[in-house]
Amino acid sequence: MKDALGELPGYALRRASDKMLAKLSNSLANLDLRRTEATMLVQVQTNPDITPSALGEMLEVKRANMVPLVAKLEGLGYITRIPINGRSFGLRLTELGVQTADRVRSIMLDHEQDLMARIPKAHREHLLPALTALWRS
Amino acid sequence: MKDALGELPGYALRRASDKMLAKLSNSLANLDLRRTEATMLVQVQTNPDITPSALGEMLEVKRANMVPLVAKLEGLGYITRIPINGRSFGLRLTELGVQTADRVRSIMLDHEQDLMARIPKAHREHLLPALTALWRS
DNA sequence: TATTGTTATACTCTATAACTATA
DNA sequence: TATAGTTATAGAGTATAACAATA
Repeated sequence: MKDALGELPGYALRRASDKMLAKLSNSLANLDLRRTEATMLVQVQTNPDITPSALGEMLEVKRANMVPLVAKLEGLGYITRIPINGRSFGLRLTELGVQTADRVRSIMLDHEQDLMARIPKAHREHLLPALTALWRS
Repeated sequence: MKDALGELPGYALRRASDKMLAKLSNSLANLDLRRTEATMLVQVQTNPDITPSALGEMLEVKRANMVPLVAKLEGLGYITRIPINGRSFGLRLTELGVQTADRVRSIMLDHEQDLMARIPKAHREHLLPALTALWRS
């Protein structure tokens, strides 16, 4: 059973991403959070009073799909809505939200360290620049 | 609007993968094939008489979900089923399937070249080894 | 007994269109 | 007129359980 695509960087990119993503999702399940929800907490912490629309744009999540995500995090008491004007509002972490965001950060940093540790030293420092070039080009 | 995660390799890995995947899917749409279906054609070409179960294992697609995929490719006249024994069968490309698999390969190779071209030369040769280490570790 | 193909089903994620209220 | 939030809905992709036929 021969893999016709195993040597293609693009194919390896997806396989590597899927594998690491599954690992991270598994770790975040300890906090009962999906990846996107966990990421939202961290990004709201860094960008207080960001609107759901702007946050969705950052995460490439359509604003219609942000609604249930924001509602869940609000329901859990992790974020609150701060009115900006009559039609929009900013998101801010609650005290509990800050604690949870810190736990998310810790899980994510562990994950990043584990990821880098899997890469042979000679290639390690090249990964981020290569991926960034792909992502932002 | 600050990205709290932009410098993390794991995060960049997913963003790069998503972006390249979308590009590839878009190119394959010219053949009216999804990524998984296109990949199936190439893998069947390399592994004639592979069973749906074995192929699903290779692609990490559950065998229950292989059923409609195999049915579609058979319905398009790209593959045929060769009985192996009373309960299983191997997949083989038809003449038309070979032609289509060749076009898929061509699209995928273009995609890979485009991908590599986006990466600064200094980092290029490090990408595949790094990703392979992540994927297969 | 274990495996292959299959059916049915449910859940997540994502995409689109349309509505409302406000800017 | 354009934008933010919302609702409803549809389409992928994926996961699980159960069954029949066969190894």
